Amino acid sequence: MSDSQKFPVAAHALAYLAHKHAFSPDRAVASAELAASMPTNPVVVRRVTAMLGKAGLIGARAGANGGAWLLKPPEAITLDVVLRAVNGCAHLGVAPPGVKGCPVGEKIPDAVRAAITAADTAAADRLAQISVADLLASPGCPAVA
Amino acid sequence: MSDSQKFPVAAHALAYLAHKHAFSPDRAVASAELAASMPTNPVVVRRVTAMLGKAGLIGARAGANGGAWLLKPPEAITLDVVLRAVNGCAHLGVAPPGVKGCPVGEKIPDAVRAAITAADTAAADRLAQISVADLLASPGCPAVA
DNA sequence: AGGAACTGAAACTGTTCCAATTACATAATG
DNA sequence: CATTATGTAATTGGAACAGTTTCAGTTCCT
Repeated sequence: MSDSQKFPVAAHALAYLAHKHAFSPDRAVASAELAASMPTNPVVVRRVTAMLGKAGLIGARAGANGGAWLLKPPEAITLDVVLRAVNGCAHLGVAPPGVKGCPVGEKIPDAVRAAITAADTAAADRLAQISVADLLASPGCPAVA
Repeated sequence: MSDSQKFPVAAHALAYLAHKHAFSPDRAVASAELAASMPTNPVVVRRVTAMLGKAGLIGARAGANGGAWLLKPPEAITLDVVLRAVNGCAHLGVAPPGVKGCPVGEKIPDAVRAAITAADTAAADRLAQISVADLLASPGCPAVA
């Protein structure tokens, strides 16, 4: 992990569903339509929506007139939850294990790891202040400015 | 970019130099010694130290008894500067370009990009509160806790 | 002067990760 | 029952990266 596009795709898909008012199965949006608005491949979208579904953010139904819809109001879906749903994180790399026996080589990696975790947490905290509804309210939205 | 180990390697190297009190050319530490404490390859270390050198954080001298040393006190080197020096960033992915002509497909990517940038900035701000000196002062250091 | 130690840079290799594609089983609609 | 769509698996091609090797240039020591 992780130069992945999962998070942007997930955020875009959720915002698109919100814009289409897909709040119930009868307003489901097919993965092909979501993919067309990125643009990307329908299978890529389904890989992401499957994860969002497991996280309880969206529902999906197979078959004719099927597709995905939101299970929560857009204001209630914050982007840190989306990031965790797709297993993403603000990856700055993984601290090397260090050398056993060397007091410096052992303790520094722990400190570096802690610093990376702190940065990761700060990014998640910032994303927690932004909801899917905010993404639609651009431009000039104070929450994403 | 960027599942890179550059940032952890850079942070480890700087902390190691600080621990060795390598503050002048006559106390230079060879890339082989730095690499041995990670552990990793000397060339990998040199690729990173070259970037740190261009950023003005360290000096390096070739030849016998050569190596790298710090140009600034450890307390004056914050980790956000280190991250920028190695061209790293808290990458959450790149927002897809969107589809022209579709008002939704065009505006959502901008909003997603803005959200990613906000998270990136928050991570950098957090790293700015941690110095190389803090990495050595572990454990229980409030700046990295 | 000559040898040893070291950086810096380039080229190459093997691995890993990812987007995209293809294919197929399953499920729901009409 | 045909159509539409999800979900999953396998495969392909490309990009990024760590590690290695090699070489030229630099500096120290004897």
